[in-house]
Amino acid sequence: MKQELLASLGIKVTKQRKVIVAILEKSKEPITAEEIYSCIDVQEGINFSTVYRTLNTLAEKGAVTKTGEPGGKIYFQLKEHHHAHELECLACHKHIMIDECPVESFSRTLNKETGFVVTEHHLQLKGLCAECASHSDKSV
Amino acid sequence: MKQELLASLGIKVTKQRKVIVAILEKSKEPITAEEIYSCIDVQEGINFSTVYRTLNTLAEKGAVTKTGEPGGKIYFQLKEHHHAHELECLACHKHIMIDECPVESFSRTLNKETGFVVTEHHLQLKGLCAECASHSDKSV
DNA sequence: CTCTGTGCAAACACTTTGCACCAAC
DNA sequence: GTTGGTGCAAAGTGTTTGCACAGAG
Repeated sequence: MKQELLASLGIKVTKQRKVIVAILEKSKEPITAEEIYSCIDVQEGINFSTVYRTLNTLAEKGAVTKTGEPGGKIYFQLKEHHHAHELECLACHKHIMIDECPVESFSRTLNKETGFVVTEHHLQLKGLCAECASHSDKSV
Repeated sequence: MKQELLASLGIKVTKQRKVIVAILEKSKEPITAEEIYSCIDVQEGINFSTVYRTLNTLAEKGAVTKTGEPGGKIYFQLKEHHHAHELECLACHKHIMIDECPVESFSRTLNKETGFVVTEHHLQLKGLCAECASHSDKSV
């Protein structure tokens, strides 16, 4: 258990947060607030709002990522379960790492719709970084 | 204008649907139901429910795709504005084309968060197609 | 004429928030 | 002791739905 995660984020380490982080750690795939809630309901009696608030706090601190289909429930997962992708700026050729991945949520949808199981993917993103984009905008 | 789209889907061609499709055609990027509604509000007086119902009907018929961030508003766009990606089955080596793209919605989020503008991307998806996946499941 | 689509308003599901109390630092 | 976190219940937000009427086929 790395409950130190909470401390390292500079937020208070409460019983509730420990429980929620523990559940996130156990779940190797994204889960909804509801699922988390139903895991604790019985044993600990943590409030639904607390679940949401904790998840949002963790997301703000960058420890958790949200995924999900448009209009549907939000799925949460610890970022450690993520892999990284790279952005390449076509103007300054800077490379930027991002640890969010759009394919995970997409794969879930795809599986529901088609039955296809995505086991690996490769994603290349190219474009303009914030600075280069603003330059080219203003120069017009 | 390809209002024949409506007829080709086997649904009734109403004034409201024409207007909505026309707006979707005009908008080269995904828009929300709200945005569509505000486009028509003045001129035609179409109901919000009709907008949603039409969009969902179009989505069911496969003429429109939904995208959007988890927990956020749903963005709609005509599929013609999409490009395709390919699924490759690692077992039977079948290739399957899909015309949805998870990167579009992701790019929007990314831009909001980091300012990076994605202008091109390349996505490879590999895994198991529905049949191969079910075989490998059942064989265990 | 029939049946699908529409308007309206009310219901929904999921998520967020205000306030008073409580516990971590 | 201070400040941030929690529980509770109530309010949001975006989307969906039931019903009676209207318009497309």
